[in-house]
Amino acid sequence: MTDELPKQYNPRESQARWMQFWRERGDFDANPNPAKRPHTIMIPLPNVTGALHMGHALNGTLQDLLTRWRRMQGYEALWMPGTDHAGIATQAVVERRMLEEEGLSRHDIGRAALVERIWAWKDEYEARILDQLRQLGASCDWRRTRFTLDEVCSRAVRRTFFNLFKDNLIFRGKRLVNWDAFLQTAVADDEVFHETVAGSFWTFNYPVVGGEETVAFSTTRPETMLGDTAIAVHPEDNRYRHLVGRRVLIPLAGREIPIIADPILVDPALGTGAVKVTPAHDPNDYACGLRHGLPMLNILNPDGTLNAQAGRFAGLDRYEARRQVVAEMEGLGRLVAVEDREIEIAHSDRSKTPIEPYLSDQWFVKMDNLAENAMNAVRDGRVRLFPPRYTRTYLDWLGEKRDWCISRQLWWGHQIPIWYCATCTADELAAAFQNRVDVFWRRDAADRVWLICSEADLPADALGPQHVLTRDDDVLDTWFSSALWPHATLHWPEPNASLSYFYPTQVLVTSRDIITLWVARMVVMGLYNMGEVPFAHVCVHPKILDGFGQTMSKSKGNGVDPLDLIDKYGVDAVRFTIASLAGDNQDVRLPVGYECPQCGEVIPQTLEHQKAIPAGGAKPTVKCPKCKAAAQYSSPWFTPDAGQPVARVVSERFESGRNFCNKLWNAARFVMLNLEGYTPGEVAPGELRLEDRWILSRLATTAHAVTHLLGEYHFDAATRALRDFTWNEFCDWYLEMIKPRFRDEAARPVARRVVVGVLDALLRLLSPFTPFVAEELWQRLAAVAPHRGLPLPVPAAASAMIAPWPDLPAAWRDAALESRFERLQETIIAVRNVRAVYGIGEKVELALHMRCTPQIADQLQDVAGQFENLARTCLKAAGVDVERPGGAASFSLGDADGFIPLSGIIDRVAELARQKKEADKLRGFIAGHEKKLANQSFIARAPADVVEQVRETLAGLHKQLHSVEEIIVQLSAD
RNA sequence: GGACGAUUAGCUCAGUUGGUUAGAGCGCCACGUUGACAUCGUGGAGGUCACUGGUUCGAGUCCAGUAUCGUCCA
Repeated sequence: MTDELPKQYNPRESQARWMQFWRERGDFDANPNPAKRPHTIMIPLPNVTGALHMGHALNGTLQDLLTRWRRMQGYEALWMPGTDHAGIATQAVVERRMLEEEGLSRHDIGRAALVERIWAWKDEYEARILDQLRQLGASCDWRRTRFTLDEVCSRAVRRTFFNLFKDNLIFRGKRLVNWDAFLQTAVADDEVFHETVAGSFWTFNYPVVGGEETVAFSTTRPETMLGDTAIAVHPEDNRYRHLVGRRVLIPLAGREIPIIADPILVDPALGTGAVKVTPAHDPNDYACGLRHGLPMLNILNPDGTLNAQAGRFAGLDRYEARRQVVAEMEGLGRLVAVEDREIEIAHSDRSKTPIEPYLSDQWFVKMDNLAENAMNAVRDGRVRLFPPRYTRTYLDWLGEKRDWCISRQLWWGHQIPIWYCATCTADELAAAFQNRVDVFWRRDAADRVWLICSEADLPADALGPQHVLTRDDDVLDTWFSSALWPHATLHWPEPNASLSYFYPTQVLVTSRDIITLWVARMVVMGLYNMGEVPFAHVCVHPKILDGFGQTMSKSKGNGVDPLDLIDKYGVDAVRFTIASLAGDNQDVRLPVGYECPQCGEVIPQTLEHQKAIPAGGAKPTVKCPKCKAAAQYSSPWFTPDAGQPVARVVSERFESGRNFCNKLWNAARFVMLNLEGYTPGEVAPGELRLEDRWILSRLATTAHAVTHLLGEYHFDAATRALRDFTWNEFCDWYLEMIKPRFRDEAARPVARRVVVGVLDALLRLLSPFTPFVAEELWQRLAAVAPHRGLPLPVPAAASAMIAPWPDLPAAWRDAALESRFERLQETIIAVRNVRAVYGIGEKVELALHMRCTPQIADQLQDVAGQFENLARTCLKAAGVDVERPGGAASFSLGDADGFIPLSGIIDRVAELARQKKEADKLRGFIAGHEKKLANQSFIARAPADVVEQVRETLAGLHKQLHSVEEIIVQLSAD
């Protein structure tokens, strides 16, 4: 540890070392502690379908940042980790792989075997996901890791279902759902995407019963006519008005159906003005069916073939049935027209196959009161969204109060705890369960069967051998269990100290696309189960897009593994860069490339790279345009063959973060190289030099700003403030300015105490952002300066991550001093500018004459040494009487003029041109200001201080111009 | 169809309640390795703030409309 620091920061070493250090010390663990306030964040549980990508890395970084920050502020900070079983998504991916690799369907192996395979998948990916989070530096309380199907979460699910059932908030009903005929399950609206495909638009007619007329209508799904139960027309459409109330015949079904008038379903201006109504297979028709009390005729089997209701078409696949229906209708002369058309078709996001609207038995949660409560929580501010504009998304969605379909026809998930008994009596049920508080029963809506809900599994003979209890096959929607996450993970319903201490949580960090899916449902269920909102704040952060502007997702193949970038740039660089991109409203575009393992050339990623999958066993490769080598590359779709060189994913956007870490590293390295013989001690105000007071002022301002910005979730601005302070102020000015003091024995002790104090605070400020490099430097600093701090030294904390968050005295902030310092900076820059313009090397010392007020002259004399130090320039003279020496380059600041004699070097013509350009620029500014002051309305209406400010600026500009003009005159005379 | 967001330097983005001469990083140009850092330093060039109107003494910022792109919900 005492070895000299290498010139470059090596992230890899630090990452392994400090993660272990923190975990062994138990720094991530949070326990109920009455002496502290809690700060809880529940991870938006990643699903175990696949590995994490950069979107998760962003999400995780921000949560870790907040957790580490609050922990340093003295909160008992809990970040709760865990994963989601993600019912349909995980089952679908396992089923798909099984089909591809073994040609087996789930029906071939059965429920138990399939579930076992999914558990194996889950184990693999859960481990990988948690490892990814740890590599990211996530300071979760890993002891508390939960999974939505584990015992703790399952108990919460059971209790919740039971309570809802008992409260009559769960019911079973027939509803039109999005049916995935491939996976044979209902999928939620949000699991459906729309895609335009080439299709046909047929027009047929039905004969009106008892007349010669026909009614024509158009459809894209002719087979559904077998399930038609009405023809609808607009009530004010004169073409059809006389037919309303009469009947038409469906030729292929031999059924007669009514002609009804419906102003909502029918737009008379579209097509023929008549619409076939198939309530069991179309959402709009379903609504129409409900309005008119039409029969709901289901013609589909779960696998997408037609059922007995379809008569002689039964057993046919729906697309074959479509062909036959069209052919037969044509044969009957009832096909009026057909045209090709682009049709928007709903697809299942899970199987990528077209959705069939399908009428089936499902379980629902009655949402009206639950939703209203959740809306009130946001309306009255118990839950606040950041940025606030998302409040509307939340309220609009909940405001629809649609009942929540919670059943899924899957095998992977929480099986619905309902048992059916058709044969038993109320008395028998009461006799068997009257002493059980965890069993509740009632008749189903149709009064045909008993529904028995139980928290514990019921054996089939729970009512004796004469009755058979059968359990519902369905499982619950994944969101049902994730809605309970904030309290289920804390072992609700079991009363315990953690639950009462850590709930409600402080902030949920998430991306906007699941505000409705998840955030709203957590509020609903948190209020229902706990009577309290699950979190006070919802921080909505940007999404990570790929280089082509597409959302990064597990299913698109464009996901970038954070481990690749961590490997290349270091985790601190990845975190710092990510945080710097996390603003309020802009999504983050992340173009990536593949780094040629042979020559290091970066090959930009194309859509082809994203989509490529192994063909015939051979892994896809990238070809390097420079060295012509081909290499396998990392992809979510496949793992490169072992032992092969891999073109890893890189992204130049992370270079800024890496450079920053290296800059910090070297700044600290420089400080530590100069600490031999460091002694702690109090620094009295009188011992502070101008640059000391300036850097402390800037440090206090920065610390205050960062604290404020994090409190409002402005991660990007906080990152910028820290970068600017570190690089542009601490490194560029302060460290440069104290170099002479390190060489001066008398000045050394105070300079060291101040710089160590500043570095100490800076490491603490950076620790939540870049914990590893901060810890590495903290520990190294502790070896040489274990006691440090301003104004009084104190023993340093054992770890940067638990050191107190800097809360610096407001008295350190000194605006007047900062503006004085700015003039010094401007002067130095002006001198450097002259040096650069005239191409004068560093070795040549310059002389500087400053014409200014006596007060400014005094100030300049105070820091005269800095002209030598920072610009290799000797301050020869300063005062009101200073005159421009002949053959001098000149510059003019608002309140002072500078002259640098350059006899023999100065190019008079060039200098003249330079000054004339400067004068023109000033005249432009002056004209603008004069115009403003000439405007009477401005004088009359603008606030007095604004007018006064413009006057002052103008006066300054005039003065400056006067100086420049004088210089021009002198130059001409030189 | 509804809602929300975006459009500022070659690229990626900041710009807080309207108020001096609109900023940063990367890239670009010139120069520079004597002891923190070439993942660096010094200096510089580069913008009609998408467009059209409006409000205002004053608009990148507020309002309306247009165009383009994106997301969510129907």
